[in-house]
Amino acid sequence: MKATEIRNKLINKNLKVTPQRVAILNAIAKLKNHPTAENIIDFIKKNHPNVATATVYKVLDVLVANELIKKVKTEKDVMRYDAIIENHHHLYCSESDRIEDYVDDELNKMIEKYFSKKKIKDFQINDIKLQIIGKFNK
Amino acid sequence: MKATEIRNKLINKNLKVTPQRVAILNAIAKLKNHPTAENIIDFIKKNHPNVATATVYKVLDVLVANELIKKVKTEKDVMRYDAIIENHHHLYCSESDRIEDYVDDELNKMIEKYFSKKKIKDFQINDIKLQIIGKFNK
DNA sequence: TTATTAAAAGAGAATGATTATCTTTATAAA
DNA sequence: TTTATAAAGATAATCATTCTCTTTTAATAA
Repeated sequence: MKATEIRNKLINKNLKVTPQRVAILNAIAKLKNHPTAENIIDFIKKNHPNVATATVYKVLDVLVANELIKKVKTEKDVMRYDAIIENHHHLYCSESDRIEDYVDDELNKMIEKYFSKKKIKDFQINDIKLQIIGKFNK
Repeated sequence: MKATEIRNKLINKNLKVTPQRVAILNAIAKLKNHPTAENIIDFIKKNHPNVATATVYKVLDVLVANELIKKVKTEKDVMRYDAIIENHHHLYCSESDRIEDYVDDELNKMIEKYFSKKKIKDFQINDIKLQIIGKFNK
């Protein structure tokens, strides 16, 4: 992801462009497998040794609040972050910590169609995410 | 849930039947809305004031490991527990902490059928859970 | 370009959920 | 009833995350 692209993302959300925010957005884009805050902190500190841990958490919160990244729910007790904002699902490995994105428009359409007919009592749906649990072959 | 029913669940898993385990399984069954460990601890301590906090965590781990209950993660960073083990999905409220189970066999069949035809590359599916995010009307 | 100001970052302590450790107790089987 | 072993109790430790307070910086306008 280009620096200007990242800058524009921040500007579009009326967020101040700071080196820390740019570095963190960059880190999340580079780090695969939905990094934890710790992964991001480690990565950042390689090139920016004097970035405070609390800053990373604060920036992550801001980015989530502004929908530039997402928090991912897992069974484990640490939060993980996802660079991709477009609608997608997750593949979870039951044997490792690996998480991958899964994009499937046909599936989305099928589910959307299903719930356009079948309403859930007393509940309005905004979004549906699939947690697909299984095993990677490689 | 009857005491003998709970006892049998434990015995079937080759787990020792202890008053603490019975009480905790009972608590999770009684407490609605997917209690946190703290909710369970509070509930337990009303009737069993001398149960240690660590014991509750240990028992919860054992129950999860033996698939008598499930761990659920939310946007917040505390784990929550679910008494129901049969296949179901979750309704998350985007405005509150409310979580409800959603059981829908027709949906399960549709998804199963879909993925029996459409394979995910390099991935074997074991289970699929839907996170249905939205708002409760009441 | 510089001054201004609100927002952001830095630093490190505090918090709080969860885990670990070690001792005591209780369950299940002989 | 005894015994072996797993579980519970008690409390300290851990560690991810948040808080507080101070300093710095980005964005705006003179």
